[in-house]
Amino acid sequence: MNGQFRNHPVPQQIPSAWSNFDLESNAPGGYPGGSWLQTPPHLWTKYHVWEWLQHTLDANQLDANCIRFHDFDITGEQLCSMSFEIFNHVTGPLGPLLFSSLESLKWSNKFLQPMGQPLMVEQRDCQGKEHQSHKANGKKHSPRGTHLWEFIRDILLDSEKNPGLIKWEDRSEGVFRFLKSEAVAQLWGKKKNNSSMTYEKLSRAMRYYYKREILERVDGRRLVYKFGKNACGWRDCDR
DNA sequence: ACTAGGTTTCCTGATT
DNA sequence: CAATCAGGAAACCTAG
Repeated sequence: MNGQFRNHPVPQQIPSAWSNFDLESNAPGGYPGGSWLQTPPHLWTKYHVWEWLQHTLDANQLDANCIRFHDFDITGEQLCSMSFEIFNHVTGPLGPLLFSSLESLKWSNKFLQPMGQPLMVEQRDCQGKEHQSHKANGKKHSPRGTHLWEFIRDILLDSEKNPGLIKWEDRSEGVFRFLKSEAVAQLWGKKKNNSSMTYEKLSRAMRYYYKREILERVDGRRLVYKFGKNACGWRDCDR
């Protein structure tokens, strides 16, 4: 009973509009929302800021509860203008970590190069720590990046390309409904290179999110889910 | 080699 | 009846 029987063909019913989207998403960090790494921090949108924050917490194995995401409803420009003191004030014990992460990105040679500027810049952040220098090449870890709930969120947010796969039931409350459950499951499976993904299995993974409060239970309504307090980046104003 | 988190797979039973 | 929902258990996979 293990994954030996995985790669058998499955009827392809993925709407064509999504084929491209999905191919893109197989590129490292290339899902439709992973672009903060390719963008200098001061040009980040609010959404980029969310992504950076989430990625940094993730990379340091910190729970999203550690932070009040609401305090980061700001653009990259605003973020970059925050002083170390402000960071500490807003994020408490995580201030130093976040500040130094941002500082590293600001000074990443990836963003310093384009205009023929210094190649190697010594990394010293405002606290005298001596970080980075290793993976300044955006490669970082976990190119697999997207978790299921983010994948779902991104489909919802990309309404122009979303050919009726999932639909908002209550946009402001974060309630949504699967319209084509099996098609979404196949898309997810395609992303994970698993052609035997089904809605039955996908939904089990969704139910695990209740405990982590990434999703809230919506009972009585089939195929309906609701984003919980630990899901971020889905609100209109986050974009 | 080992570990933890995040699924994936399977299953039984309840609901719609 | 078929499709979903609920979770427990255990296998899997991958970054660290």
